[in-house]
Amino acid sequence: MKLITRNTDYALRALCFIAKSDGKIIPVSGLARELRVPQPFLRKILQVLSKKRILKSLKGQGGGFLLKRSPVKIFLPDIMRIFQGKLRLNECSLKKLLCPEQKTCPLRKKISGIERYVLRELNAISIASLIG
Amino acid sequence: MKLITRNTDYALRALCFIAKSDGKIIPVSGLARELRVPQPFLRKILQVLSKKRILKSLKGQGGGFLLKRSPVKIFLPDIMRIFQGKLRLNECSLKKLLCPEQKTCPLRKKISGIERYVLRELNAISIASLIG
DNA sequence: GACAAATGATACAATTATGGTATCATTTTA
DNA sequence: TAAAATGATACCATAATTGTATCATTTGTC
Ligand code: FES
Ligand code: FES
Repeated sequence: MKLITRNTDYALRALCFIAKSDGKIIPVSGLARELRVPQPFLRKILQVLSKKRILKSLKGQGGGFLLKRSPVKIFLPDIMRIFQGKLRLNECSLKKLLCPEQKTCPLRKKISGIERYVLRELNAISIASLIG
Repeated sequence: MKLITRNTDYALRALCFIAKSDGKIIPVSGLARELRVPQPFLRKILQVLSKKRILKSLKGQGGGFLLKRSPVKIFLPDIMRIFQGKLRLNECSLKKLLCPEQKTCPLRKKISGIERYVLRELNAISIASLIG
């Protein structure tokens, strides 16, 4: 029942660190040392963030990553969606059989209330708010 | 990011069905047909519920399962814990390294607020409330 | 220009969690 | 005694997660 998987977590920490570095170009090597996280894995994560336009990357010697968006505009669900797919707490496990009870199912109703709350809260968490 | 896994879901539906059957002894065979769920898997699930004192079982011909506790006293987290372990949304993925930031980590703080809310809501959901 | 240090792209591997089967033993009733 | 049920347990399959490995490309520096 993890809300946040490891790769999202690494990504968040990396983003926080980069955000705190005030525009300096951060190479994976340094970041991995800093966060004590396996470097090749972290590298893959940063490459994804780069492709998703969260980070900007600079190749070549002296290169690395920096933020492409202001930390006030990067929200937790943005990152979670990248690494964990759609943010749904509430799918019927019979969906393949087209569960006819989906609309009326009392369990779904209750959980979807929870889901709305969780998403609202997550949406309020930005990278900026984490380093504030 | 599933809140409820398949086995929990099956278990809940089984419990609801049994609860609605008003004391009748329900064999797995019938239940599996009714819920359209693989019978051996459902059987394993019911056996666990039985061992955990949620269901009572009767062996032999004409046997099956019935509730051991009133449906007003069976809550969603009871079942979730059985099949999904501890209900924590909020573990640091560095726990093995004894992340020194656990206490002060702003992400943990924010998520633990969400966690408390979710648990409170889940605790309000009983089998009775699902069949009401 | 050669070299070193970085990312891009991508394929592969390991581990864990989840979902599910199979089987044999035991109990109970008809 | 046979049939219908659960108890216990071992096993298997699939998918998701967490990584590793490698080669190609870019870029700054000597
Ligand atoms: S059982 Fe399908 S939505 Fe509740
Ligand atoms: S990084 Fe370990 S608790 Fe936040």
